Amino acid sequence: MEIYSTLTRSKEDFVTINDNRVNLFVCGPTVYDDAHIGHGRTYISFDTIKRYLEYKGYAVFYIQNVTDIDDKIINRSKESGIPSDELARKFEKRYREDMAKLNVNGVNLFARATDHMPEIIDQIQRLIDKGFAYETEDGVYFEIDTFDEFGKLSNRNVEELESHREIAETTKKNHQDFALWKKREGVDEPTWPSPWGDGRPGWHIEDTAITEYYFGEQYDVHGGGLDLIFPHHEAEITQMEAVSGKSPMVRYWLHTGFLNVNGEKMSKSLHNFITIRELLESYEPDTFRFFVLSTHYRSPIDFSKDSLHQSERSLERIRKFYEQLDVEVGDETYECDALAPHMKEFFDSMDDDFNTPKAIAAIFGLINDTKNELDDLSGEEKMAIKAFLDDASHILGVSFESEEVNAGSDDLLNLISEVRSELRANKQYDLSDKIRDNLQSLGYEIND
RNA sequence: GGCAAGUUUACCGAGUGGCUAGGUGUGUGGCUGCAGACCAUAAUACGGGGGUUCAAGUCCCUCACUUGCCUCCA
Repeated sequence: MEIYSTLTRSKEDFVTINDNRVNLFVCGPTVYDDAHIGHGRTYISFDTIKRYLEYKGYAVFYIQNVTDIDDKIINRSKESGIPSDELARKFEKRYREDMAKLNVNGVNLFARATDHMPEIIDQIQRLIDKGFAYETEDGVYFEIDTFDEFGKLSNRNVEELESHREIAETTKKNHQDFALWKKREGVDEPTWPSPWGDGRPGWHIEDTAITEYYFGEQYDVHGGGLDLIFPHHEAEITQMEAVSGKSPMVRYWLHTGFLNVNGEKMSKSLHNFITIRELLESYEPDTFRFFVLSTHYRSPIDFSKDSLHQSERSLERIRKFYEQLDVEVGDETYECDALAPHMKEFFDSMDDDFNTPKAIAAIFGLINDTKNELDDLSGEEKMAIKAFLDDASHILGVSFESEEVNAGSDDLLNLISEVRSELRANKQYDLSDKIRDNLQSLGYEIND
C-alpha cells in the first residue's frame, strides 16, 4: 500500500512503527459554530481511510482533538453571553451529531484541549528548559531560530517569511515566533494556572501535548485540511521534534483538499456557507458521502447541486444492481470469475493512496460486466459479488441498500395502484397519469 | 513576490509511455398508450508551443490561465 505524504511530496510505501498498529491523529474542529460541508469533506475522507486501514487488518487508534479554548470561542462567548465552556460543549455536541449522521464514526477518542492542561504545561516547560522557548510579559513563545528545520513541511524558509514582517510585536524576539502560552489579558476570560501565571495555551501546543501523551514522541499518520499545513502543522513538527530530539514526529502527513462552492471558496462574506445541518435538510447523508468519495481526497472538490444530483443518480445505479442480488451471504468465502478483475481493481485503487474515485469506477465496471448475465450466475457467484459489495459499502461508509418504498406493504397504496391499473386497462390515461404524477411528487415510484 | 496544487470530451472525474476508466447528461434504437425505469448503441478529450521516444494525456522545457496558502480557517 502506498500513501502520499505532504512532507516528501511523494507516495511512499506504508510501513507502520509497531506491526499492525496505526496511530492516527487528525486535527478536529474549533467548536464555536456548526460544522460546514468542508469539515464534512475532510472528516468523511479520514473516516474512510480509517475504515480501509481496518479492513486491511490494522488496529487503528484514531484521535481527534477538540479545540475548546481559543480566541474565536471567547469572542463568540462575549457576543452571545453564553459562558465559553458551555458554548464549546454545545457545539462539540452538535458536531458529533453531524458526524454521526454522515456515518463518520471512526474516531476512538475525542481529546479536548482543556482536559489536557497538565500535559500542555509540561511540554511547554520542557521546551523552556531545553532552550527552545522563552517567557515574556504577555506569554511564552517558541523561538524558531533555535530550530533549523522550521519550514520543512510547507517548504518555506525563515528569510522569505520575514519579508512579510509587519509592525513588530514588542514582546517577541522574532515575528515568526509563535505562542505556546498566552497570559491573561482581561478578567472575563477563562484561564488556567501555570508556572507563568494564569492564562491559556496557544493553538499549536494542544495537539502535540495530546499526541505525545497518547502516542508518544513519534507516530504514524497525521491528517488535516490543506490549510493547516502552515503554520499549524509546521509548528507541531517544530514543537515536538524540538522537545523529543527525534525525527520524524510523524511518518505520513495527509492533507485533504478544499471544498469549494460553485467554484468559489466557501466563506461567510460570500454568503455561500453551507452547514452540514442545512445540507442534510435536502439531501441524504449517503449522497453527500458518495459525492465526497467521487473525488480523490487530496483534490479540490467543487460543490454544486448539479454535482450532488449526479452522485445521487450514480448511487442509485449501484443500489439497483445490489437489489438484484437475491442471495444471502454467509461467513464463507465465495469465488466468482467475473468478479475477480473488478475486485482486484477496487483494492488496488484503494491501496494506491486511497483512490476512491477509481475504486468506485471498479464497482461500475463490475456492474456493467455482470448486470445482464446475473441469471446465468450460480448462487455462489452471486454471493461472492454481494459479499464484495458489502465490503465495499462498509469501506466507503455508504449503504448500498435501497431506501425501501414497498408499495405492496401498504394497503392504501395497493388499492390506489389497483385502481390505476384498471384505468390503464380502460385506456383512461389522463387519470392514470395524474395518479402517477401525484404519487411521484409524494416520493413514490411506479414501475410498470 | 514566495510556496503549493491544478488545466482531460456537454458536466463531474480517474489515468503509474503503448491496451474502452467510470458516472451524469445528450443522441439513436428497443420496451412502453405515454413518460420514467430498464436494455442496446453512439458521439464529443487531453490549455498553447517546443522537445525526448518506434510510441506521450502520461517524461523534459517553456508560455498562458485557474485555485489555494503565505493572518484564524477542514
